[in-house]
Amino acid sequence: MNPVERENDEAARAAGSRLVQDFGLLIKAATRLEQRIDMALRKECEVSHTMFEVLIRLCRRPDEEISQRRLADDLTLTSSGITRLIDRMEGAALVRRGPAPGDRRSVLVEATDHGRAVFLRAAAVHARVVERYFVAPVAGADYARLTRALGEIDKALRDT
Amino acid sequence: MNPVERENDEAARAAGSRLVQDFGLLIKAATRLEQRIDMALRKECEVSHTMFEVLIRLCRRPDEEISQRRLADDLTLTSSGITRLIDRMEGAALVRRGPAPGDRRSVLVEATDHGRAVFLRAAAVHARVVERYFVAPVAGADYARLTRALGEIDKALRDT
DNA sequence: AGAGAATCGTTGACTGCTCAGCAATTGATT
DNA sequence: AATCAATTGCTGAGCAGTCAACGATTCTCT
Repeated sequence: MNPVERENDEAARAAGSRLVQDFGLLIKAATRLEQRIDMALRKECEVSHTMFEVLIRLCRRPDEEISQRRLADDLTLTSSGITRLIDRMEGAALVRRGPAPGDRRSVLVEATDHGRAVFLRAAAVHARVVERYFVAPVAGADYARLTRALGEIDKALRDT
Repeated sequence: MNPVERENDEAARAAGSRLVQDFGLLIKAATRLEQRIDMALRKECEVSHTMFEVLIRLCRRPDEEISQRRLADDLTLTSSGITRLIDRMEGAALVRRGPAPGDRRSVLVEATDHGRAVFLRAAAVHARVVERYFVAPVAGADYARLTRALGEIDKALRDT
């Protein structure tokens, strides 16, 4: 076997490895799942999945003050990404910007009444899709382990 | 409680629900993981994660004929997305386009020697990151269950 | 108190994708 | 065999994000 044949062989082995397959599965499943949710939300509620994630945080505790910085960190977006996202959401009257008492650099974001109403409808759609493609396919006993494993992964990623 | 207060309350409950949290975790973990891999690959090998996914498929069985269509389906991209991705990869000499014997609409893609060499280096980086943030955080017994669960989710998504 | 470093949000230029529409080729129906 | 439908890849326009640079504000240190 000449050098390039050996390299091809090595490459084929690497490409077929267990780890590569498994990891690909995680990414693919998550991507497809998100596309599914996104399509459903856009079609039925005229919000993107990203906007929905913002609304979750704004509706969870209506009294809590949430800055753009906080949202950016939560959604793993850059600050400029958040600026533009909130621009669009403000344009759609889902959300309102306001000054942060005690720090004039910061901008606070809160849901409008309309935003909360949309969120409520969107949450129903979300629940339906998640139930069908995330909860149902996983056997009951495995569900708890799955979320625990994901929590561990997330923790490892945050810690470093 | 007036109607808008009740709505706020309902929204808060929906936003804090178990399902919403769990699902958010899946998406977030997958997103962060992919960003991690992508950064490492770009920095150390000058390929994006998406390009790496293409190379996996081209190197797995070097004799197998792989069309752009096939790649698009595999990576859940549109045909135009693949066109542009392969454009860039061809520009970087990672990949070569060729005619498909037996169907003149179709375009076959194959890895160049350089593409395979890059893939080999990239696979090492990939393995390192995956090991650290995907395998290690999940207790041994749970790993098998995790990938099985992901397989089920992926299956449910493909079937409909 | 004042200077320098750090943080927050915004903007311009870019990237990597999607969507809609296209031409070329192939498949199906009659 | 002729037509109509479906598939394949490509292109222009648009969208949602990034990165780099900036001004405004706040924090830190002496």
